[in-house]
Parts: sequence; structure tokens; C-alpha cells
Amino acid sequence: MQALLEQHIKEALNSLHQVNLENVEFQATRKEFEGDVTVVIFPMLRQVKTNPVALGEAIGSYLVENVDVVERFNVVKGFLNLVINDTFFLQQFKEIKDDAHFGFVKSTEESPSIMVEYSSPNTNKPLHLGHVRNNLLGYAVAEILKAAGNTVFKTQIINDRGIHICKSMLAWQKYGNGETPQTTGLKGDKLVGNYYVKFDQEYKAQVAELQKHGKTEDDAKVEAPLLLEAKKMLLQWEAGDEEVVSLWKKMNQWVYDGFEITYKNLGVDFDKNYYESDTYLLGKEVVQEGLEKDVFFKKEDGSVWIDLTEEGLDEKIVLRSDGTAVYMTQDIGTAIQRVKDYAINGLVYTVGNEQDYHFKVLFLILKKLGYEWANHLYHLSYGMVDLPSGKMKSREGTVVDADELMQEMTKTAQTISEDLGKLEGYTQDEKEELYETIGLGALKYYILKVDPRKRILFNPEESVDFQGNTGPFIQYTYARIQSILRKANFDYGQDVVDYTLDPKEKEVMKQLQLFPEVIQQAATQHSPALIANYTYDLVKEFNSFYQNVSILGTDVEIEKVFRVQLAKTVAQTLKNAFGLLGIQVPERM
RNA sequence: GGUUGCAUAGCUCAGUUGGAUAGAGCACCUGCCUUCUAAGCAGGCGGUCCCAGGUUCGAAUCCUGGUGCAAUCACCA
Repeated sequence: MQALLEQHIKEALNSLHQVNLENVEFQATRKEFEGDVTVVIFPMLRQVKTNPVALGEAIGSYLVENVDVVERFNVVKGFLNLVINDTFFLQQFKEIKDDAHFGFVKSTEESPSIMVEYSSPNTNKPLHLGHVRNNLLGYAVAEILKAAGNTVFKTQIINDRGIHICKSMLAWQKYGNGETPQTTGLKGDKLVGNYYVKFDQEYKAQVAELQKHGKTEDDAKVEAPLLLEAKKMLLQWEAGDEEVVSLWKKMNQWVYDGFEITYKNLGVDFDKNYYESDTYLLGKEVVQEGLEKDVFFKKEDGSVWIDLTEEGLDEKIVLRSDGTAVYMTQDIGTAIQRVKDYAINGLVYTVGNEQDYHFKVLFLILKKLGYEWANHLYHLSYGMVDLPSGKMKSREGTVVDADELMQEMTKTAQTISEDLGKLEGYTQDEKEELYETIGLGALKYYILKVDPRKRILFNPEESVDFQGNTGPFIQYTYARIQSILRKANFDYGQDVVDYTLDPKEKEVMKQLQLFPEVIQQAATQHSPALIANYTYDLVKEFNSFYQNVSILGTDVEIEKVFRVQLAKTVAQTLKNAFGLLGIQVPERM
């Protein structure tokens, strides 16, 4: 449509002023003026020396005369507002309503293939609010990339080895008395997490004790027997000590069982899991190759580094002097492995912004190693979720637990639903499912609607809203439309061609038309927030229509048909958009 | 100290090719359920777009400098 107008505007300028216009600037017409599309005249003044209002009038007249879809126009200052006729809108709408996945681009053989990494938990503690943001973002971005026409694989790398795991293991061995998830009734990840906290408590006590006996704080921290034991355990693990490895396997399995439940409740999934215990040695070979290619250099003590001073960064270590791998080594190896496994040409890492530097370096290294795909790596960096009391720390138990949070939200949804009492006829199971849909909808929307880069301050005391710009508000609109559709017991399948649009109807249609563009934008910017805010705008327009225009109450048959179609299309779009965010929509609420 | 990100109404946030009088929600105040679900709609109140310069016909948006907050700059992951 803009392309069509652009062409005619260029023609207009050519015939009026003998000027070849390079570009035409459009924007949506502001509500307070009449019109559907606005042409900004100002930029043209560079090429045509004249009064903007006069030029606008001239172009407007030309368009009305020569272009069918332009019905009228008005000029305000340098803005040419065009009124597009109803026939055009109705034609567009026909395409939207008949397309169950309007706005989605199907991926093909030639589509870019992208892997999205998210979640990537440690196996020594349960998931908390920070992971929730990570999971929601990663999942949503994966879905959005898919909808924008990419082939997408979802993955996580499970951080299942290292000193932190040994801490939980050791504490369980020492103080656990053989407790298991079965004997305690605790979720496995919770049980293991408790021992991580336990370790920290005992460790701190030992440090304090040592300090009492004259040690400095730094010495005490290094010499505490518990820490020494944990380190020893890590060495035993690396050496393949049978007892340690079997304990490790047992406790990790507990954690995986726990995670599975959390993921399921959260509604996220993965196509492939990578385990750090498998990949942590992967990068070493590559480092060797890099040494030969002089991408890396070796210091006298044997450690291997890369010099990034030319790029304005520092030197960075990629292999320890004892030959063992660091975080970076592993990430280099894992990236290469993934490209081999899936023939992908891009990777999205959903990781908090505290690791901005790490990923900057990682991407640079891969580029220097000469991998073409290194140009398509993206760090989806998001702000931390902080509590009013400050940062969340698992060790100190000051976290908002993911499972408890979801439960809390579901409970709140239940309370509100029961107060409103609109669910007569629903079975207990149906009700519970609905509470979950609404509670999680509120939580997910709350987190996803803000720009990923911004940090979120989460106050558990003030519950997440269920009114206004929230998930439930949008779900409610969907449910209301479903209610209308249940009552619309007549055939509304025919195409509406000859019809005069109500202004409210037109606004809703304009909003619907934006969806494909919003998906593409959300994909390029890796921002689910754009989808969330789009659904809100759409719902606002629809509700205004709903409250001001009767859908089923009109006597005019064609009005009824068209309005039901419009409502249905809005519902469909909402469902699809929320699907991208991993949020479900209810039939009633 | 260097680097990166953020700063918009009392609070939470939109505002992305630079455009018209900077928009929503929450909170507070009005009105609207004998008609399709009031988790809604219509309206009111509320602004030094962190500050100072610059570019431009035009700046919340771009540039420079500063202030504040956060993260980061490990042979931890």
C-alpha cells in the first residue's frame, strides 16, 4: 500500500515540479486528525523549494484524482493526511481473516538456521526468578525467530560440573543422613539446593573459627577444611573416582527431575541439551589450531592467551598454565560443536548482561579463528532481576524461587477469579487449569513486556497486576470474543465487500495490519516486548470498538457478519501473538 | 580508573528509518452493567523526556561533554 502511494507521489512530483523524488516518508496518522496514512512533506522541500502546505495540497489533489484508494485528504502544516477508502481495507481484511497464521513467515530450505541457547542452569540449586526471565526471553525469542521465517533449534548447556556441584555433594555426604527426594518429599533440585546453602553456612562457620584463632580473613577462606575437601572432590571427579562420580550422577539426576517439572510448568522446552561435562574439553583442540595459526600465543608458564588490545580490549586467557580449560575454552568448543551438529549459521545466547564482556571476547575469538558464521552470533543480553533487598543470592537463600513464584501467581489468579465468580459450570480441573493459565499469563507478560536490556525490580510484596497493561487483560479480551463466537449461531463466512466501515472498526483493522511488520521487528531486535506491546495496542482498539459498537445486537445483517469476522480475527491474532510469548489464552475467564 | 548498558508523570513502562500538542497502565477523582463477560469502557488529574552544549526547517530520539545507577575489566563459571 505504501509502495503504491510512494510510486504515485513520485509521479506527482515529477509532473508538478519535474523532480525525481528519492524517498517518501510515511507515518500512521495521529488520532486527532482525519486520515489513515500521513505523508511527511518536509523532507521534500530539499528538492522542491516551495511552501509545504501548498505542496501537500497539490500532491493530495493529484492522489485523489489518480489513485483509487485515496478518498480524501487534508493538510496540516507539513503533513498530508490521506483517507483511504473502505474497499481497500476490506480487501486487506479478507486476506487477514482467511489466514490462520497471518503475519507468520514459513521457513523454507533456504531459511537461515539459528540455534537459541537459554536457561543453562547450574545443577546445584533450583531455578529462581532470574532464570525465569532468562527462560521466558529465550523461549519467546526462539518462537519469534521461527515466526519470522527462520529454522530454529532450542538448546541449553547444563552446567553440571565444577566446584559448586561438589559443594552440594559434600554437604549432603556429611550432613545428609542419606536423605533423598523420596524420603523427604522434596523436589530434587530443592533438596540439592538446600545442601548448597548448608555448605555455605558450615563453611562460613569454619572461616570464623579460623579467624578466631588468629588467621587473617583471606587465609581462613582458603584454608577452611570444607573448601579443601570440596576441591579434593573435584579432583577426584576429574580423575573419574567411582564413588564420587556415582554420587554426582545420583544427585544430578535428582536435579534434572526437579528441573523437568519447573520447565514443564513454565512451558518451555529444548530440542537438545548440551552438558558441560561433555563439552568442557572440546575447545582445547581448537586452541591448539589457533596457536599454529598465530591467533593465540603462549606465555613462558605455558598458559595460552589472545591479544585483543588492537580491538580496545585486554589480553584474555584461553588455556591455563596447567593445560586445563577455562570458561572461554569451553564456549569456543561448544560453539563449533553446535555448528557441526546442526549446520546452523547463527547462534543466539540468552545470557545476563553481566557477561557482556565474555561474549564480546568469545565472538571476536571465533571471528579471528576464521569462522564465517561468527558474524551471526548474537548475545541476547538482558538486565538482572533485582529485589528491593538487592541482588538475589542462592548461597544465602535470598532468592525468589521459580516454582513458588508460579504457585503464588496461580493462587492470586484463583482468588480474583473466585471473587468475580464467572465460572459456573466449570469442573474443578478446568478451573485449576484456568487459574494456571491466568497466573502464568500475568507473570510472563509482566516480565516480557519490558525491554530485555532494562533491569527489573521485582517486589514480591506488591503482587503482579491483573488489570491494565497485563496478561490477564489481554486474555480477558480473548475470552470475551470467544463468548461472542459461541453465541454467533449463524453463517458469517461470506466475504464482505460492499460495506461502510465504522471508525472504530477501521482502527482495529489498521492495528491488525501491523502484525507482520511487528513480528519482523521483534525478530531483528530480539525483543518479545514489541509483541507484548503490540497485543496491548490491539486489545485497546478492540475493547473500544467492543464497548461502543454492538456486535451481535445490530439488526443489519452485514454489520453482524463483518463484526463477528473482525472479532474472530482479533482473537486469532491475539492467540498467535501470545503463542510467541509462550502465553496461553482461555476460552472463558 | 577503563569499557558497556540504563535514566521519560508519584510508581511501572511505551515511544527504533529524527516529525504534528511526548503516550499507556497503576494510584487518585467523575461517569457507564434491565443489551454481546465491568479483569472492561469514556473522561479528569499528573511532565525540567537527568543536566549543558551542538547538528537540523524540526531532537525524548543523532553528536560531544558531564551527573546518577547498574554490570564488567580473574589461570571462577
